[in-house]
Amino acid sequence: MTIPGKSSGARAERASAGARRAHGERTRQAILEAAVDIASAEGLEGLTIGRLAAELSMSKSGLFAHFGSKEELQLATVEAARDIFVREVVLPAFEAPKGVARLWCLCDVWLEHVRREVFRGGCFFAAAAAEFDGRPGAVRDRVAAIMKEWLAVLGRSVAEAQAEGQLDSSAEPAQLAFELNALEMGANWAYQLHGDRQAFARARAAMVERLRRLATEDGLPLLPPLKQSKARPSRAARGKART
Amino acid sequence: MTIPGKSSGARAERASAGARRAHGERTRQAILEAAVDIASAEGLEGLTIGRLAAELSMSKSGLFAHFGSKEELQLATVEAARDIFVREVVLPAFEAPKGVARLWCLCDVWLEHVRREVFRGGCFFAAAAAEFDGRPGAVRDRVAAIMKEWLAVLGRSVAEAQAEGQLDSSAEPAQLAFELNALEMGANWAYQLHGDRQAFARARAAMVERLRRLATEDGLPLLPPLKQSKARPSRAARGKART
DNA sequence: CGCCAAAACGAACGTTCGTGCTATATTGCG
DNA sequence: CGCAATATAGCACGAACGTTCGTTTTGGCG
Repeated sequence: MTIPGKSSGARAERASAGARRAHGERTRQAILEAAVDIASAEGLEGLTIGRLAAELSMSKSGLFAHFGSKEELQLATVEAARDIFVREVVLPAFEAPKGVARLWCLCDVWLEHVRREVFRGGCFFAAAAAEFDGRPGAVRDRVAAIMKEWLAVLGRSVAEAQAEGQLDSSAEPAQLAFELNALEMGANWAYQLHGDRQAFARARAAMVERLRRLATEDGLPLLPPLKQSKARPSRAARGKART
Repeated sequence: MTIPGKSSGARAERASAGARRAHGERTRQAILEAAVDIASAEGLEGLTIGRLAAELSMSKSGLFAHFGSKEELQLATVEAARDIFVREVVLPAFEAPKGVARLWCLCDVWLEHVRREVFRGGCFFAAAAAEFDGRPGAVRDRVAAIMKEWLAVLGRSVAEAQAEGQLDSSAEPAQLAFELNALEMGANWAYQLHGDRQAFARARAAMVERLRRLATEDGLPLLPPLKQSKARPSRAARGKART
């Protein structure tokens, strides 16, 4: 399992001076918390050191000393966002048993994390990817790697569902992962740009439709029922679902 | 048809002084051409006046006078990008007869315009939307309106295909438009971030699969054939397709 | 030709950016 | 207590940003 793991290494260097670092590490964490919030809404470039320092009522230089460069701050912010994503999306979904249940759970909880605004600006990585896909550098590489990880998690879950005999094995895992990911990002886009909450229902409907068609007899009961397609809005398909 | 229309109004003001403005309008157009190129790759905020002036070997102030403010420049750039999009995507697709043929053509030529890099940074509006979805203002509103236009064009094409009896009328046009758009943006994302050319084939496959399942007997022949799914890469499904 | 408006220019404004240097609190350890 | 390391603050820098201003170049028209 590559995704569910801690990444922000708490380096200890000297064992004796460990306790001294406690306070510094705590403020560093506080900085990153605010940084993720700002960056998710205004972009990793809009995340400015002065702005961040003002938000936390501390001096630019004091804050700056924690990172040494803007790029390092951005990288740390990306890493912090990944930690949050793992905690809020991946791990919860991994409580479901492997197979179709977990696959669906990954999709569902992903959409939920956007709707709940775990990140103020929707999907942190969709925003970061769009911002940095044009400029080479460490930040872009890291963001790309993380999104590849996510796609791999989706793909592996598809493969596991197939291995469990819950999903037709004719489907290519990477292809299905691509489609599910695209629907997720489509919902994120519609919600961020248009404030369209209906987009979540649309994405869910498309995912369920796609998955149900590939599900075997074993897998079908693990998926939510189809809405009865036509006009009637069909209230509360999954209990909490709300347009 | 709301989309296929000129938007950049060539105002004439005084008939006598018309000729004088000719040159000014030409450089304005040249500025916007470069502006679209830069903005599509580095964002509408990364589109800096100094950078743009340097690109065109002219002074900041001389360039600035054409627009009066940065926001006005951004708006003009968005409008210019829309003109290009209409010319390169919408109008070509509208040469196909209305119905499934045109709907597919819209999807196909959209993907092609990303692959051909009509805009250096892929889909101009996907980038602009991601950049501005968090900050209110005229630019955000305009970008949102244009993307709504595009979604409406897709939706209307679906409805027309249904009216022609080429597509099952049980599908909700807006839902299908959402899905097709999501797949487009997913392909754009994968190509921009990972340089993954295969993404185009993946998006195309998902679209064809989705559309074929909804197509009636009349509509089916208007769609490209399915790749023979399994392992074998099945060379050149559409002649030009290449991983 | 001279006139005059449009177009382009060059220099400067006030901010804000990221980033250095230096000094001052804070605090566990000897 | 005092030492040494760490954390934060203060200040200044050079560059780039959007913007304004006054001036100079350009080119169609009387």
